[in-house]
Amino acid sequence: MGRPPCCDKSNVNKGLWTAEEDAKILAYVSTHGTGNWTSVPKRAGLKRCGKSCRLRWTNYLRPDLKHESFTPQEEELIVKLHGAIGSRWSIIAAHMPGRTDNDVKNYWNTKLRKKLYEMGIDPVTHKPISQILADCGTMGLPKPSSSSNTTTQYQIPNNTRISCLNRDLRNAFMSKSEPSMIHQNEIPNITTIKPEMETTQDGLWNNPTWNLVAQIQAIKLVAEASKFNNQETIQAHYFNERTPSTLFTNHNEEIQNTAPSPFPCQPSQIQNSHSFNWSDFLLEDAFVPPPQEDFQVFSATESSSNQLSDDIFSPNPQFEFVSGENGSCNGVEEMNSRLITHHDYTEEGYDAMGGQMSDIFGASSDNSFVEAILDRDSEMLWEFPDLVDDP
DNA sequence: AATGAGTCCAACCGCCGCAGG
DNA sequence: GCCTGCGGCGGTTGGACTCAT
Repeated sequence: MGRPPCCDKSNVNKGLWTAEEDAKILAYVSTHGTGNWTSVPKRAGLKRCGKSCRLRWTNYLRPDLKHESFTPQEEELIVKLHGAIGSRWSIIAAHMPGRTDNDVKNYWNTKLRKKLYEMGIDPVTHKPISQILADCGTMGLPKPSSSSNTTTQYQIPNNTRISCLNRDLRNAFMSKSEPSMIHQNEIPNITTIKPEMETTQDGLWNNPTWNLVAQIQAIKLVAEASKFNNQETIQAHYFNERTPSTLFTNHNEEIQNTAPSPFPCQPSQIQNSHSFNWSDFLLEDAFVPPPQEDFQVFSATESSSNQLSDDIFSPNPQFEFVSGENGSCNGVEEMNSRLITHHDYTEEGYDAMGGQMSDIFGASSDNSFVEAILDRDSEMLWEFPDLVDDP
């Protein structure tokens, strides 16, 4: 037995709203304000479901809504936030004054997703389609075949189903209007995809735990940032290369203040929005390991009550990380490997559920930040004297 | 001009979390 | 702790509109 209907479905109007109905809603709200939507239809003299009234108000009649087209800056923000948190439209819309979640969702579904496809980017994962196809090949689909000296072509039988795509997206993906990415070659029944994007750090993206860390970090960043309503503030937090960041909960102010943005776009790319490159939104750029001259500081908490981490991969502990560059660390690769494959310390007797990362790295167990980095062999690679002296 | 395909978006639907009783 | 009502959310759809043939 499901929940009973919220209103008498047989006695309510459905479909498009008339100007008269809109006027009644506006008159009602201007007098009584919003709230208690279930009583609105009766009190406003409308034959509508209360839910429908609320939706009409929030998505269309609210005076603070923008009704003009999305700007390139808004496009960038949507793509960037979608890359970070996925289809959490309400959160994304909250960062865009005058836009509703429905606006953003529709715009994504009808324009941006298609645009990313045309760029050779999978809008779900924000990874190059070429890489996804390559991954499919490793799962039993036809393997890539080398067709020239310079490119690799991935062949998909025409009957391969792209079941995750809706009707519009299927149309876009299979459209004949994008010869630069998809074209028929001379082989019958074969669609040849010629990737525009080179494959990326396979070792990272093929590693589910690194993806996990990246996702948790991204969601946390946006969740933290969603505390702000001012778009300029949001953009400063997301896009500035150097920002005093409250996004990171690391205890060390110095590290926070020198933390580069975890997002792929550099400020110049954002500010020169007329010349931005959609490939900037490829997510792997956001979470690749830093260059050798950089190091990363990992901290971890056991905030199992934190729904963000639970949502992603319970019961893993939640990891956060910040990057620093005021030193060098030749052990970055080893460090990443060690973090990602944290079964290596469970084998050493640590409890993967309860052990803190600081335990792993040999720092004091009651701190939630890393004071030192050890390599696989527990050799000291980097130490943070300030932190050790001043926890 | 007629028709069908494609596009877009307002609105609906079902589910979920939360608050209050 | 359970139930109920409400608001919010994300996925989906109906139909108006546009474009190509």
